[in-house]
Amino acid sequence: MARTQFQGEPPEEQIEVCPVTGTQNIIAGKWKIIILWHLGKQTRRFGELQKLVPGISKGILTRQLRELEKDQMVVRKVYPEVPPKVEYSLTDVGISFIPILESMGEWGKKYATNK
Amino acid sequence: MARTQFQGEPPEEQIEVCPVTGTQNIIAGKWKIIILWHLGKQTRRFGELQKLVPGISKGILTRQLRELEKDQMVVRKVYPEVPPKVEYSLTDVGISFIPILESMGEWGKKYATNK
DNA sequence: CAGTATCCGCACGGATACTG
DNA sequence: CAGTATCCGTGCGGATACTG
Repeated sequence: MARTQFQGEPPEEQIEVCPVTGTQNIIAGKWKIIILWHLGKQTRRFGELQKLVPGISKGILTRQLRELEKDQMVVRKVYPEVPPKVEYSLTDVGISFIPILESMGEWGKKYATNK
Repeated sequence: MARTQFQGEPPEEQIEVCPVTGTQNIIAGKWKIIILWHLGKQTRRFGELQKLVPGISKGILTRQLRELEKDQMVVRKVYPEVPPKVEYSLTDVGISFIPILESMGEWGKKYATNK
């Protein structure tokens, strides 16, 4: 079957999905990058995180952390003691994201006129 | 007034708002960073953007662009001709964000297992 | 071509109460 | 202490129709 026409656009200009899409899917969520930024500084307990993040509730914090876990960004370590103690830290993948978090912080301080 | 007690937490451990918050506010929005990434590559017309971004509708694309304008990330240039032609490009602030977009792209290609 | 104007639906954030 | 369980409200994305 010979193509009868061949004009118009060239081979479609590579409609490859732009590579930030995957990143977008992971850092979407109102508190994700803020949580990641704090965990990039140091391992934190659940309660610490809740204090560090402005007005987030336990429920939401839990959900965001679970999603970050699913996306391999965060590890949750439970210490089997009472009262319970749980520590969150970055995975290797999460750690590899730290430079971006740093850049976002620097950039934010300069340009994001916190409205 | 002498403080009578002095124990417990030290001077509150600097509860400064973490600096990524401002960035978060700007790049929140399902398509923002994808749009920015494309505009980081080159100036684009409205219709081009719509083709470059997967399944976004005109309405949403317009809204996201208007918000990015308000946040000083994007400039909208209207050519007074018919049919209308509008070009979007990054502002200086937007340009300063390109390295982060690049990093996010690189990182995404490596680690964001596009599910 | 590059929008606006509406309307709709739901996913997500938020609050509260309860628990191992 | 670090969660679950539940319900609620709404903001944002999405679709469709119309327009300068």
